[in-house]
Parts: sequence; structure tokens; C-alpha cells
Amino acid sequence: MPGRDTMLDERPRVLAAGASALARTLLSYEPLDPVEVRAVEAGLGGVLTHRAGSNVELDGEGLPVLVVADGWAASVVALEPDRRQIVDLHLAGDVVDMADLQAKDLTLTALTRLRVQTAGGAMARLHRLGAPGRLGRAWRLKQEADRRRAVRHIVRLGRMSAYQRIADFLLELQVRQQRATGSAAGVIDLPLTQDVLADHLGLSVVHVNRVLQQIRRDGLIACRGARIAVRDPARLAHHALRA
Amino acid sequence: MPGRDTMLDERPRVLAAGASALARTLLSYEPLDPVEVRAVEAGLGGVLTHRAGSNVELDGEGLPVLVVADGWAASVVALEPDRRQIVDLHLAGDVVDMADLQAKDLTLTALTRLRVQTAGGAMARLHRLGAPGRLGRAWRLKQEADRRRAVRHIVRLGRMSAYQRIADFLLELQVRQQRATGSAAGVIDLPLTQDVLADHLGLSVVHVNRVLQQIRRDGLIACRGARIAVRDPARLAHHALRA
DNA sequence: CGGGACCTTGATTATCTTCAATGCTAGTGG
DNA sequence: CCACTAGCATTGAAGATAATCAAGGTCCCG
Repeated sequence: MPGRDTMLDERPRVLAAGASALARTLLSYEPLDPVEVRAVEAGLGGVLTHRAGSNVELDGEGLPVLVVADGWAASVVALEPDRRQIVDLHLAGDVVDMADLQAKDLTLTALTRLRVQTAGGAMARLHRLGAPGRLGRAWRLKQEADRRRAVRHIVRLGRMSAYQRIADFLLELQVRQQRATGSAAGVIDLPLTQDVLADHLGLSVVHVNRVLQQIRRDGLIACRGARIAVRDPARLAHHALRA
Repeated sequence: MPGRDTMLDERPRVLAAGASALARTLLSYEPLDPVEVRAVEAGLGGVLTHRAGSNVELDGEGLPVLVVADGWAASVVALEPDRRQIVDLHLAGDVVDMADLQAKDLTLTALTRLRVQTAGGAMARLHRLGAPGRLGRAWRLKQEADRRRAVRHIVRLGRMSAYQRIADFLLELQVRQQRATGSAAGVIDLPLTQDVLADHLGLSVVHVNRVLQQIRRDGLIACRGARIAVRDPARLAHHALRA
């Protein structure tokens, strides 16, 4: 089968109007005026760039709140060598509270070239303590969405077949990317190895490979490099629930 | 092994008989003086009792923060009829933020006779926004522990065998119960049906049954009704990691 | 050209589910 | 007191799903 796949995909992402992924994400939850949007972007610190495969460490003393500007990161629990669980995937527009990563054996790893920004004091406070107003509400909605996502992932791991897990994961990803980068519906950017997918979805690489092929053969998706086209969203959603 | 140690002796190891499970739990994270303990208990509202099997609904308008006084509750995601995932188990001393349960198809169910208290305004604020002082710190530590527990559960579901899942779950439970009720080490109170266990651990009832027997036959635990005795904690812990 | 990272494939095996009974115990009403 | 039921634990047999093992294959890069 000519399934040609991934590799580092370093095209500069096309972001309309210069809006950051975080701002886009927040806007997708709550209408914000330009002043509030600027407040968000002004609240972000310098950009740190990490190579794919490197761990994001905290050199400073505080426990900053990070925002993913670009690229993919993962919260990883290492078990025996060659055995790990990717607890969560973080992509552009996501907020990562490093305080939650203090748990031993839980590390933040760059899966692709990764750019993160530290959230300044005001933003970190907004994140940890909440804030009134539309901005606070947008942020709160984002946090609630993340908690729902965690629940969804537990359901995936606990009660879904491999086919369902992958279908459901792709659907979730599509929505997330639409929110964060305003990407077109029906298109998913997935610059991850099947190995990473496997460790996130609790499956073996081989099985992920086979099931992905099955989903393609079923005409639900089509792959071209790191890009996935959702051919039949309705049927994909249907299979995520029962199949 | 009661190591005699001045630092340890400052911590109230033996708790007052009438202390609530919540107070006990918080004390297990941070030494609190009697005034602070009373503040916690004064911050709790009336007790609501639920029959086993009933759902905990919100009759009032607000989204209260609940504290489990007694019994077991579960956050349940219902899939098809006869298919569900128990996302989390709540036992005495646990704090349940009903705001997190607003997600559709996520309900709070009483697994046994259940008594819950609403956390009054001050306590709810402390929960949602944090607070300074030892009390705030204790609460924050409890919340962090809960987040670590969620991560641990994802690892269980994603990367552990049935044997490991059950062993690891029992170990976690033992520690939780020691914290909340000061129960003896090596004893677990588990008034849950194997059905519930299965839906929490992502397994079938039949398999839970067989694996439990295996663990018993291996001499790691012994069961007498709803009471489990941990016969060999070290080996149980070992099997939770690699078996 | 050789090596490395990743995807793909086939064969084999293990783990776990499903189906279908069978006990067991406690509660209920006659 | 005794069926009688309901809920739960247990068993066996059969089958499905997914893991593991072991190669190849492709593409890219130094």
C-alpha cells in the first residue's frame, strides 16, 4: 500500500492576520474585543524554541504557565525503557501548567520543533485563579474543555476498541485545530509518528498501523504526508461510537 | 514502622475520633491547628443522603462543591446501554466539583449509601480559587494529589495489563483510605461489585473476577466480604509495575 | 553508499471478551 | 418455614482483538 507518511514538516504555518494560536483559541470560546486580544498577547513572555525530541525543562525557579505557540508537545509518563504513556498532547494554543508536571516521571517532551511562551504574571494568575470578565470566561471555558478532553481520553482508553480510539482521536483533533489555527474543516495536520499515536492511545505501533490502513480503506480518511483529509466525517463519527 | 522522630511527632498522627474524613485527609497533607480544622468543618453545609444506585442531582441553582462524608460515589460516562466508563471513584474525604460534571453524559452516581455535604461559600471559594495559609496549602496538595491520580489512572488504562491494573488500583486505594479514614495499613475496604471495578478499570466483569482470584492465589491479598487484606504489599507493588 | 528512522507486512501467540450456565446469598411474600 | 426472585460471584468454552516477533521496505541524510 502506498501509504506515504510523515517526516518533519517545517513549512511555516500560515496564520491569518498574525493572531496567535492562543488568541484564536480563546476567541473560539468567547467573543473578545481587540483590546482584550492585545491584553492576552501582551501577557505572554519570550519565545523558547525546542528541538523535536528534547524535554522542556524549567530553568527559572518559578513554575511558569506555558503556552504553546507552535508545534506539538506531549506529557509523558515513562515506565520501563521502551514503554511509556503519553498522557496528553499539547498543540498550538494550548496552555500547560508546569505545576501539574511536577509529578515524578511525568515530563513535557517536544514531539516536533516546538515554540512555547511563558505566560507572564497576570496571565498565570488568570490561569490559576480565574478572573472576571469575558477574558476570564474565555479562559475558564478553555480549561473546562481541557478537563472534558481528559475525561474523553479516559473513556477512549477504558472502553473503546482500537478503531474507535483512532477515529475518536482524529475527530477531537480536527475540532481542536479548527479552534486554534482556524484550519479548514475536514483537514487534520498530524506530524506525529505512529509510535507516538500508539503511546497516546494505549496500543502497539503495529496495530495502529493496521487500523489506520483499515480506516483509509473504509474511505473515512485519506492521508497525504502529515496531512489527513476527513473524507466522511459523519461515518467517522459513527464509527467512533460503535465499531 | 513507627520511626520515633521529633519532626514527625509534631504532626498529629493520631486524629481525634470525631474528625471528619475531609479534615483527616487535609491533615494528612499538612499539619493544621484545631482552629483550622474547626474552620473546615464549619465551612460544610447540611448532609444529603443518597441511596445506592441513585444519581446525585443539583436541585439548587448554583454549582456547589460537594464533599463526600461517607460512602462511595462514581463519575460515570454512559455509552450504549450496558456500557459505561467509571472515570473516577470518590470516597470519604474527597471533594467533588459539580462544575466539572456539567459535561453531558457525565453523572455522579452513588455506589453505596452515600452522604455528601455541600461546601459553603468560603470553602467553595477556597477550592476553586485557592487560599493562602496552611489550610489553603493543604487543600492545594489534595487537589494536586487528585490530578496525579488522574494521570495514574490514564497510565493504568493505557499501558497496564489487567493484573497490573488491579494491583495498582488496590495499592492506590489503600493509601487513600489511610489518609481519609486513618484505617490500618494493609487493609482495604472495598464495598464495590466486580462490575463497578470492571467499568473503572476498563475490563470485563469476568476477567476482573479471574484476575482477582489469581492475585489471591498468588498470596498477595486475601478477601473476606468487602474487606481485603494486603498480604504482601511489596510483591503487590512489584506486580503493579511489571507483570 | 550506508545508516537510521519510520512505515508496512506476515506469522504466531497472549490477553481479554463474549456467551452461556451454574452457584450462592439475602430479601420477600405466601 | 419455604419457594421464589434478584443481584452477584464464579466457571467453562469459544472467539475476537490486540500484542509480539521478525522481516522487509522506503525515504532521507551524512
